[in-house]
Amino acid sequence: MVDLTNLGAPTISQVAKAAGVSRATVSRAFTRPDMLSAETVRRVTAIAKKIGYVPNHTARALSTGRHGNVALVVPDVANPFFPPLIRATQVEAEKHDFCVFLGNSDENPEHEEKLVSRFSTQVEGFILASSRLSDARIRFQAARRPLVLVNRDVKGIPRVLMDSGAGIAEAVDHLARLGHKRIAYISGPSNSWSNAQRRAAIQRRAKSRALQVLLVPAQMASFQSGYAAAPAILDYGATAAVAFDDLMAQGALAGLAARGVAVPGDFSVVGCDDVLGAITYPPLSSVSNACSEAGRVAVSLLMDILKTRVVRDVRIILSTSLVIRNTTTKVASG
Amino acid sequence: MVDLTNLGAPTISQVAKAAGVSRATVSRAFTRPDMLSAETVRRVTAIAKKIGYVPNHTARALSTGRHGNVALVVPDVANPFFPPLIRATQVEAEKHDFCVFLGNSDENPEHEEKLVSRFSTQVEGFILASSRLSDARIRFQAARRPLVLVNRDVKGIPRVLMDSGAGIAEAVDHLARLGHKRIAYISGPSNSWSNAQRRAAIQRRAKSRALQVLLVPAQMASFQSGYAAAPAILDYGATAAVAFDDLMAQGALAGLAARGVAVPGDFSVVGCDDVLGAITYPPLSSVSNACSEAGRVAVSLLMDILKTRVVRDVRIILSTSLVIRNTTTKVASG
DNA sequence: CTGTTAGCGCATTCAC
DNA sequence: GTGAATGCGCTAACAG
Repeated sequence: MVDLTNLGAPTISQVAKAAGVSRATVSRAFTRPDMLSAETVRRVTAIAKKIGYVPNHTARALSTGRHGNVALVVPDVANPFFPPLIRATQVEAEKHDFCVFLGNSDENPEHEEKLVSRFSTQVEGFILASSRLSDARIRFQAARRPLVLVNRDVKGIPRVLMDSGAGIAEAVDHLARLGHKRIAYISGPSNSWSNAQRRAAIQRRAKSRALQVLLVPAQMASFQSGYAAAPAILDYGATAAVAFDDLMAQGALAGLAARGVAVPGDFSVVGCDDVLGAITYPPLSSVSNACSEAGRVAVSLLMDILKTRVVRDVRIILSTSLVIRNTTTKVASG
Repeated sequence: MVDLTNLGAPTISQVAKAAGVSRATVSRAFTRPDMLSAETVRRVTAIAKKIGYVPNHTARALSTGRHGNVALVVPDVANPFFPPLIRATQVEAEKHDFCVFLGNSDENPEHEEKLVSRFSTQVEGFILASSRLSDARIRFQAARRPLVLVNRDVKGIPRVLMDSGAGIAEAVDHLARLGHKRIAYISGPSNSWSNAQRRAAIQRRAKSRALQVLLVPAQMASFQSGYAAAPAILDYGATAAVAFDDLMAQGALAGLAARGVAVPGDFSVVGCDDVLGAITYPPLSSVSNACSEAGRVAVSLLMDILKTRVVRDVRIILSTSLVIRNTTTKVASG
């Protein structure tokens, strides 16, 4: 049973007194050491350290308007797609000496906007990953605070997009070469930009390679949805499937196995995002994305806006490619 | 190309002027409406809404010392163990109208402490999950700010522990019943509390059931480490293995398969944490944990400290149990 | 180079 | 019930 009454951290004034200088000097020792004599800086910081003084971020923020925080909002932390992005954002932000608030919108637009409002007074900018907000709401928020989008394409708002197109096309080519004639696309969330893009890419390429493609709809990007897609795919007579993401691909793998279909023996599966590929057996062929890079780029875009105070209509495309592992082989003869 | 010069949000003064009241009244309308006449509150809030006024979190924090933020630090966001914990923390914090900072320590004690210092001036409390800090450093930090531990047992610091013991014992019993005589434990990080606890539980139970157990060391809890453990396990002549976590179990699965050992045909595998079990094929038997609950409990513990200003030596144990799926069967006869 | 003076936006004593 | 004053801890002109 410990008393917590004395939680007051040492302030700038205490350091100033102990060092026999003014508070401004202490402040400068931490923010503009170049304005002080080396000796003064040394002495002040030494005393600060001894006392255990740490600049108070809140006070600094109130005074400068800069909090040194950014907010990252994702639809679902638990979706394996996001952790690498979260981590990269975190690491990159730290390089710029920024902290990151994390928000989980639960795929819910209202909730997402509530989070944004809640964060807005304590961050200098936002990164919205796979935002579920409407274009209008995104524009509205972007007018209030610097805002960068990941995997969401709104004109005028800085955005970094992972172009699955290239990787998807590769995947279709790969399947065509292996002799597959009928393939399926296991869709992701209908309001997802990535899904629209992937679906379009697969249809386009399938057409040019004269492949038949079945579109299997799904509500959510979950293992369950992938599992549930198996029957429709088999009924259609497809011999290969591309899933919206690795999670669904895993689900499909399980759904197929449950119906006695061997992968890659009888059927080929390709995932997307390449977040699970290396940790499953058999290792999943997948269209790699650039999640970490997206996080890094998004942060630097944001930092750039913060620095220049100007937001440009940038649209950065990160390319993808197919990673061939063991879930894709030649179509079973017969 | 948009100019961002006018980012200044409306302040309490503007509302006061527009409403023809003092700033104190506006402040009260938001924090202590009971002190004002209903009519005044109505009028002030109406005007505030019209102007688009939102109380400035930073200024409020500086004035009151309460920021309404908590920090959550985990060793590795990408480890599937943590996302459910992160999400639960987030959700629970939100219920109390708190925002959460997320920190990723990269399993590095120095980095972890750096994060803590960096956050310390803008949060009211910390939740450290699977902290890599020394007991001494944890105590030091806990003396400065309210601090709750998850899966780390330091006397005097409020902590919530997932007792894998019960589930591990179940797993050993289960394997013993299936006829296994020699089993292996694929260790996790040596400085992990959970690992120590799991290893101890398995040794204890194995002894009482007269099973031989091989301890396979590992540096990190990764797929690779699990994969690399396979040869040693096979050489030892074990017919089953329990892994420190699901990720390593997956790795072991792959490592075994690569050497032509079928699971569950020739060998049984049990994971821990049950985060991957339902999304793999074959579905992994695993010792379930209570990550989400841990997150919830940790937050409420923290809120309790914040409210009462008193920290008690609480030690909450969350139990676990074995979830039997398809990677465990009778020992191959012969 | 360093000290002095003024706020940043808000909550909170006191008075009235 | 409401207003006037004060300070949270710090940075940013402005002097010297």
